[in-house]
Amino acid sequence: MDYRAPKGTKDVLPAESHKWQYIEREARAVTKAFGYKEIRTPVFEHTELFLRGVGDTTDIVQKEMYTFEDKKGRSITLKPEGTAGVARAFLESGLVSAPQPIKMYYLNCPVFRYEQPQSGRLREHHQFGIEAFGAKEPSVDAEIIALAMALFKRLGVTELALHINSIGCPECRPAYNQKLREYFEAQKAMLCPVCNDRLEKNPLRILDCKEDRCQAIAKGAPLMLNNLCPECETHFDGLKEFLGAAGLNYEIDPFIVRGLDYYTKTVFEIVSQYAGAQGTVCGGGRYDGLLEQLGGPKMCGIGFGMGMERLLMVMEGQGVSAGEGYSPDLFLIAVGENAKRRAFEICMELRESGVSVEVDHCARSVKAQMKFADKLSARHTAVIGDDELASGKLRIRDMKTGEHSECGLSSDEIANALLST
RNA sequence: GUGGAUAUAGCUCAGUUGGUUAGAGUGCCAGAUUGUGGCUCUGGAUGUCGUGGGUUCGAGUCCCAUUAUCCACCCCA
Repeated sequence: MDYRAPKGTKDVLPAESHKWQYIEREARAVTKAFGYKEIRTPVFEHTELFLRGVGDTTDIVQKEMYTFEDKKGRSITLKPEGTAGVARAFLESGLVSAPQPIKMYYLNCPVFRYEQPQSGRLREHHQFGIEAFGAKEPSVDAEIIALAMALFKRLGVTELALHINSIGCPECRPAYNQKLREYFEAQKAMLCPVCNDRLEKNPLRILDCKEDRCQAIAKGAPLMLNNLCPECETHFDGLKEFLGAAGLNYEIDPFIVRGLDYYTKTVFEIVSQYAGAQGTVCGGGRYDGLLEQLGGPKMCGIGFGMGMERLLMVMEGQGVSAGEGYSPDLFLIAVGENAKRRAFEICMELRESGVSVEVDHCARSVKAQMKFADKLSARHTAVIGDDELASGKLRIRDMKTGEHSECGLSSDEIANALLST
């Protein structure tokens, strides 16, 4: 085969699509309970949106975006995350002046990053995400985290760790950055080249470096958590309180930084050991500066992204059921031209009344149709041939028990017969 | 971007120190007396052995390149 799916992409095949639908159903149920409404935004946006929104010092923007020019020379980028597009739509549509907060979710949102694929990491993946704009209280932080946890619970996913941190705000972060910069400056020679670069642009990210030498130094670095301004401190205390009220256990991890520049105050990750070497199934935080950064009013926001492929991976790793596939209520087996026509008519009528019915499309023999019905796990079968056309009677076979029941040759009677078995 | 492993039927894989017509299991299709599934039996179809080059009398097997996949780093969901 010459035509293969592009590197880092995955097809969802008919045999597994029900798993996605199952997650979608549960996610919709949870968002409904929490009062979040769906928003759908384009798969591509102007590149500028991500440069400003995500931040041009981030890896995502610097080396992972799918960026191209359209026919009029506009720079277009396939979305590398979900928040920026939602923020753009929020501003553009005037939702700013609607009663706050605006609580939204997106589902199956395709996200593109030019990365080296591996377990739990693709170039196109899909996210379920939450965004809430216009609420500054820590209760909303706790609410979205609780929403994520509620979904996991509904799906039967366990063994998760919730990590939280606060990375401050424009009020306290500059002073902290200064402290941090001074600390790292003193040990500059020991840092990796990348971190030397970070030292200039965004020293906070050095804490996130996985290089041993940098980590060793980072261990002794001043923590944002110990340098929060009173407001951020209060907010973080509030978050912990509300998480407690939601009955959620958490770990404070002062080294969580997140890869997107727009985060302020609360950041969090939900981690599972079943997501390959990646771990993070859900990550998010507060981004009080984002809307302003995009030319909107000073208005706060918070959200998270959940990787659906990773979620599925975790579910499979834990052996959690992801719902059942579809199987027909009835397979109508037809022999002979007249019977085929009649079977097709009945099939269509039954379908109209909501019964799922299959007929043969491959000119198979009765036996082969029977076999095929079995392969489809049809719950019932019935043979229609000249005999049935003449007598007006149909024998419906229950494929589990092998027992037959008789009924008339009309869609209503068949539907009734199916109901009674 | 870096590193390691892998690439043979739809799928999972075997293929001996290079040697003639490339195999198994599974799946698929058909049959085992007339119009009835699951079990069993019989038969059948399918591979440019990832792609391109090289070494050789001869390459699925050795060498190089390339692409893809898997895994890990980086980073992230």
